[in-house]
Amino acid sequence: MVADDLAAALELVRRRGLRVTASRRLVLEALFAAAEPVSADEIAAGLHGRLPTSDLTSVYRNLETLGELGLVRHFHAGHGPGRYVLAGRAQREYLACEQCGAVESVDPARLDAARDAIRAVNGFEASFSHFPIVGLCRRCAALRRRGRHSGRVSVDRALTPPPPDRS
Amino acid sequence: MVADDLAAALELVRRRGLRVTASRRLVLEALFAAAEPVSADEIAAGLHGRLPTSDLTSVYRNLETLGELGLVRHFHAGHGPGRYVLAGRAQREYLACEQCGAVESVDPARLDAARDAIRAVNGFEASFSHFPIVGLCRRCAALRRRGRHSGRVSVDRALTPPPPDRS
DNA sequence: TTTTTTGCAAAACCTTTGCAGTTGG
DNA sequence: CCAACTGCAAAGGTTTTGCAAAAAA
Repeated sequence: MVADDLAAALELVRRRGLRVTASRRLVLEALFAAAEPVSADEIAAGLHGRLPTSDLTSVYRNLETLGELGLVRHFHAGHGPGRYVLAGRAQREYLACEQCGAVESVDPARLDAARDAIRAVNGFEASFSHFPIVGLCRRCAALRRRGRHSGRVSVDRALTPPPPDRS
Repeated sequence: MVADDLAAALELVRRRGLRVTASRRLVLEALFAAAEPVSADEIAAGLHGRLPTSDLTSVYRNLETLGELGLVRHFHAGHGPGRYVLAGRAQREYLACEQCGAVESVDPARLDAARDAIRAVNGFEASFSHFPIVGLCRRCAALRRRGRHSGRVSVDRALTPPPPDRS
């Protein structure tokens, strides 16, 4: 259900009777190239110039198709566009900072205690893979504690832009 | 910072130098009348016919103004429109079921253990008031355990419609 | 050749903005 | 009276849909 490299992914596409097209390959290339979760728009833009651009509609359609193949997953870090990642062998869960926009991913097992605590409240089975935990990352929480509200981004806007290209 | 009834809320509006208009009163009436969190659209539609309709733009603007007065809060239960509630004296945090769309609110203290567990992972300070915990409510989790995937709503669509008018 | 996929245009959905006209205090 | 507010129209950001043309197998 998972491919370790581009060739394997394309192989799986072909085996499922789907076609390997330029657009499809480009989406996969972008996902393999990206260090962190990316938006459909960033993929279409060729990852800020690193790759050829492609049509946004096709990107969305391919992301959906690849999702059905189990090659790609996506999640929603607050407001703003969805973010897509290769479905690694290991499932991930996410924590999104509403102050600085950073998204951390962790092994689901590390959140089991949190899940247990939530289940104890009312039987609710929490999942942080499609809609992350939102709050303040360690750094922003520390800054806030010291009264240095620094960037002071409103709750409603912080998560809108993908973490601004801090390359 | 909080009003217990419509009159008190309007009183506060007036004391802040803001005006009590038909549209503004209607938004507050809707919020006081609503049993659960409602969308701007539902308010504009007069709560499905129970109240006069009003202009959607004004509803959004009033919700924002009332939010600044501390009378109203809103949160985002997955996809779909934001949901607005009167800011009760007690802060609330939310759990949204991605299967059936139901949203439960709980006293933040009941989620402290979960917050502690998350903080232990990497210092992250979680907040479930603006972006809820998403997962399966007790009932949907039980159904799924028994293999009865029942409604079988895709993760990406379940939270879109507000819990369908189960009145 | 046949079925899938693309690319463009257009729409859907939620929310915000601009602006001229209305109204509350 | 005049600042605050409304209502309409229009736009903005993200995602989906329709359809004829292009391309993979």
